[in-house]
This record gives sequence, C-alpha cells and structure tokens, in this order.
Amino acid sequence: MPQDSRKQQGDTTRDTLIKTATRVFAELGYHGASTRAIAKAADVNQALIGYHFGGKEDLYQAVFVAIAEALEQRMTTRLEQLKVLLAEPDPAPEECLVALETFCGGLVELMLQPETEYWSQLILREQQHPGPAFDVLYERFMGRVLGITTRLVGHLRPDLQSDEVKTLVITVLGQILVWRFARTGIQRHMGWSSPDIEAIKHRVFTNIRLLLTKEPLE
Amino acid sequence: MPQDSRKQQGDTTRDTLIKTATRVFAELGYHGASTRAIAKAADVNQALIGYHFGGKEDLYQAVFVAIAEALEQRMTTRLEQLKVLLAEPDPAPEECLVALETFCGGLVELMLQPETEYWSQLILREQQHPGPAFDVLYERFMGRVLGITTRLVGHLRPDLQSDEVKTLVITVLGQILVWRFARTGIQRHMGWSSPDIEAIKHRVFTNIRLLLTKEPLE
DNA sequence: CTCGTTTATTTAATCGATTGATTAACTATG
DNA sequence: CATAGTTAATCAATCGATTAAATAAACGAG
Repeated sequence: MPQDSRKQQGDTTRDTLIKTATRVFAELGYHGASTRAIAKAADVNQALIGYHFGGKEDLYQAVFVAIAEALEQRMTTRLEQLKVLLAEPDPAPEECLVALETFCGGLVELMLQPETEYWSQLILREQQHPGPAFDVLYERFMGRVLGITTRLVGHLRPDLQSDEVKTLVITVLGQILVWRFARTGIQRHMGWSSPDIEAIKHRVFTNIRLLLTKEPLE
Repeated sequence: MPQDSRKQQGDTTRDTLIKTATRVFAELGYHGASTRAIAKAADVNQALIGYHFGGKEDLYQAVFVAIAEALEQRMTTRLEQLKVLLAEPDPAPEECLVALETFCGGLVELMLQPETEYWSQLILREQQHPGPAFDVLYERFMGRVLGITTRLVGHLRPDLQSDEVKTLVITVLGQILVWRFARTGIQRHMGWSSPDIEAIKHRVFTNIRLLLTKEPLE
C-alpha cells in the first residue's frame, strides 16, 4: 500500500471512520456506539471524529450518505434497464415479467449478502424514527425502487387501480425484504447456517408469476 | 381509582415501569434510554428500577417477557383453531385456506395496530442481535406461528418438499410483516396517513389463494 | 381499639465511570 | 515557515448503581 501523503491521509481517515462507524453503529446502536469505541475500532484518535465530521451526529449522517451511495451504485444499472423497458411504447408482458424477475433476483441477492447486514440494521433503526438520514435513503434508493416497480406492475396488471397496484407491489417486495429483516427468526425456523439463495430466488420468481400473470379470481 | 394498599403499590410501580419502559426503549434504543428518562416518564423514582427489577438490563428483559405474553395472548386463540383443524384426519383444502386466511387476517390487523408499534421496534432490534430476550419471543410466539402455518401450508401443497414449504411460508408471512417493518417507507410511497386495512387484507387473501391453490407452473 | 414494631416501598443524595466535545501542543508535508 | 492532520489531556454532563433515611401500610400484643 503506497504511503499516503499528508493531504491524502485525511481522506483515508475519513473513509476508515465511515466504514468502521457503519459496523459499530449497526452493532451497538447510535447511543451505544461511543465515539471512543468507534475511534478505537478504526485505530484512529478520538478527536479526529470532531475534526473531520464535526461531531458524532455528523459522522452518523455521513454513514447514511455512504450507504445510500452504495445502494444507489448497486441498483442503478438494474433500475436503468427497467426504465429503458418502460420507455418503449408497449412492452410485451412476458418481457416485463422477465425484467421484474431479474430485478427482484438482484434484490434477493442484495438482501442475502453479508455485507448488507449492517446497512439493513441501520436502515431499520432509522425507519422507525425517520430523520434526515432516512430522507437521504428514501430519495436515493427506496423511492426509486418503489416507483419503478410500481410502474412495471401497473403495466402488467392494468385491471388494478393505482392504490391496488401499490399495495400489490408492497406485498411482492415484502416477500423479498423479509429474508433480511426477519433473518434471525428465519434461520432458527429453517435450521440453516446460510440461506439457499437459489431456492429463495426460485420461490420468489414463481410467486411473481403467480401474482402478476394470473387474472384476478373474481 | 381506588387507592393502592401499600403492598399493591409495588405491583403498580412494576407494571407502570414495564409499560413506560416499552415505549422509551423503543423510541430511544437500549443505550439511549437512560434509567432516569424511563423513571421520569413513568413518574417514578429512578432507584425503583434497581429495587424492583435489579437493574436496567433486567427491566429490558421484563419488557420482552411482557411483549411475548401479550402476543401469546392475542394469537393463542387463533393458533388453537388451526391446531384443531390440523388434528382432523384429512381437512378439506378449502377449509384450510379459509383458516389460513382468517389467521393471516388477524396477523395483518396485529401488524397495523398502533399499539404494536413499540413491540415491533423492539423485536426488530433484538432480532438483529439475538440475546435471551429474543429466545423468549421466538419460543413463545414466532416459532409457534411459523410451525403451525408451515404444517397448514404443507397440507395444502403436498407437492412441495419440506424446505420448499418453509420457504413458501416465509414469503407468505413476509408480505404481511412488511407492512409493519417497512411502515415509514410505505407511508411515504402511498401517501397514506393511515393504511387501509381492508384493502391490505383483500390483497393478502388474494395472494394466499394465488400462491397456495394454483398448482405449480411446471 | 391503640400502641409499638415489623415490613415493604419510596425517596434524595451520592458513587465512580463514561460520555461527546474541546483545547493546546505536536508532527510532517509542501 | 505555513498548512493540514494528529495527538494526549481535560472539560462538564450524564450514565447505572447504590446507599441510608423517610414513609406508610400491616400486624401482634395488651
């Protein structure tokens, strides 16, 4: 690793602090994670949090901006693909279905990646008490995912009203998100050490087709 | 309100502390909720937490025992109904479906009740870092719900293997649970002040029938 | 019924430890 | 020497826990 020049050293410290703080905040909670614990875990002097970010609260904000950027980066390609499809005059239903499957498959993988565990913990916490950190997350990630999938499902199910489409979208996404949010309980129930991604994907794909291709029962 | 006798006063203090602590722990997190803040919110002397429970950690445990008991009480009737149905030699599929719908309908109502908000926040937190508090919750509530629904779905879908049934159950429950643990994001997306319970129920019922009555696609 | 005693509960005050923040001195790069 | 970054030390505030004193209901003896 090349030795940082003095000016680059500051950026390195910032990055290290954000990365470490993501983990410590997720593990101990905002109040439980002391600036000293974060600094020690990052192998950095405690006063540097104040120097680089201003204070603990500002570091917390910086963590969420970083999470939103990372999520944005991972999903932006897939979201663009859906946008392109929806830009067509009248996309074929089967094409929409495959695109939605691909998108949801990526979401399943994202939910099951170990590295997203800290993110989900922080997002869950923040969602319970929405502050400025949640606004960043919603605008840069959640809102975009919800928006594009709603448009896609709306095209697949023209028989449904606007609110009905939204409700359906939530349930479709819910069966994916649950694998992250209820992970501990699920593991205890299924007796898995690590979840079988392909099996989950297969189930989600099947469900999507059942929920979006079948005509309403009555 | 009748004046408490001296002996009853202790129990009253205990109950008040648990009820208040449920809210404060949920709002501020374990570390964020100081014993002084809890005591002040409960209008009780701070030292009484130590006197009645031993310490902060013990009060936290007591909160989860109370939550588990409340959840148990609310669901035990519905769970018994399912057990009775499953005890029959060969329950009719339609009967199983209706029973599952009824059960899931109750679950939807539970998820949307304002009073369960504190519970869900605490459960989510505890699930991320499972401790003894989570054990109580799983054994008395989650495990029983998962177990009984899995048996029911297994009977409805004899074409699926054991793990496939469990996976299907998780997705079915996930589309219900999501209304609670993604509540803030959902509200922002749907622009609701308060969710339309009947619409959600209708969607969940429709989904259940689509997912559990249709034969596998291939 | 009344008094003194026991018991459970409550209270204010205080303990050492830890918190986030800040300071001034220090280091190294340009 | 100027600047950006780092460091150890210290600040008042707050933390959970504990203490001894205060309060009042419960109880047995007379």
